[in-house]
Amino acid sequence: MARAATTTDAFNAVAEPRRRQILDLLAQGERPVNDLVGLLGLAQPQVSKHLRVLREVDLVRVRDEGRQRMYRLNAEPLKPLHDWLSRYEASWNKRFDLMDEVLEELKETEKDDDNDH
Amino acid sequence: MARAATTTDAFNAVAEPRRRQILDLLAQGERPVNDLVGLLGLAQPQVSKHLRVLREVDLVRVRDEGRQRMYRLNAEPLKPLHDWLSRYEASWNKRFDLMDEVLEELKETEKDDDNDH
DNA sequence: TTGACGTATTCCCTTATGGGTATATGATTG
DNA sequence: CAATCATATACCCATAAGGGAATACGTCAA
Repeated sequence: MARAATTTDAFNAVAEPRRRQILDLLAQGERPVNDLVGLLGLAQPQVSKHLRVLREVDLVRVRDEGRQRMYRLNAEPLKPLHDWLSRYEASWNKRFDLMDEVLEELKETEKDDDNDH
Repeated sequence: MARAATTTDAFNAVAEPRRRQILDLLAQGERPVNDLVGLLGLAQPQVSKHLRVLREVDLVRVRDEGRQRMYRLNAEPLKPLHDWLSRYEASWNKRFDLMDEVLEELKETEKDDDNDH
């Protein structure tokens, strides 16, 4: 098997920095494709392709407005990611880190004088 | 160019479900590779390969213990992801009321120095 | 209608994935 | 030393990525 498709889920879709940029821009409000093209400094086809991926995982929604297509953010699919990450939040808190170090030291000490079995 | 390497950053590393599982397991404590092999139901080489990726983005640390290698979690590289996602938290909490005002302001500011139309 | 504009799709190309399988490396025991 | 356990690496393969460039499609203006 190859790597999972970028359209598999929000995790994969958002792994691409350009797509994160797009979401960041759309967080400020609806925008047509050409706006994004200008702001991202990318060629139009690549932007459209990124938008397609985001659409497929429902991170953006489209609305036709004349010959333009207005894209807007739909952040809901990001919630699962946030939830998953929140479970690790304690790990990077200082109190936890302190404890971690203590445990590490204990382990090291143990290794030194516990060479019997 | 092809897709960014899985070892580029935590975003890419964590896009793979198996690697998320591994982190979840290691969150409960240090474990040798064979433990993970059993728990994941994966072949040993694939587990080692996933662990290599996680090591390269510093999401896990290793410690030699006899002929075993004890892997442990280092969640810190996940913090940036969590931070990025937190900016969107309001979106799925339906708490647009407060945020809307900020967004409107941003839009106005942008209109001034942006050369659209 | 024609033509310009805004956007999407297609094709080419290089690169790397992740699983499977075989084998190499390292440490421990006898 | 050899044999064995624990883990890492090397290969092969099918798949798809993301950028570049060309082109197709849909809408609006004249």
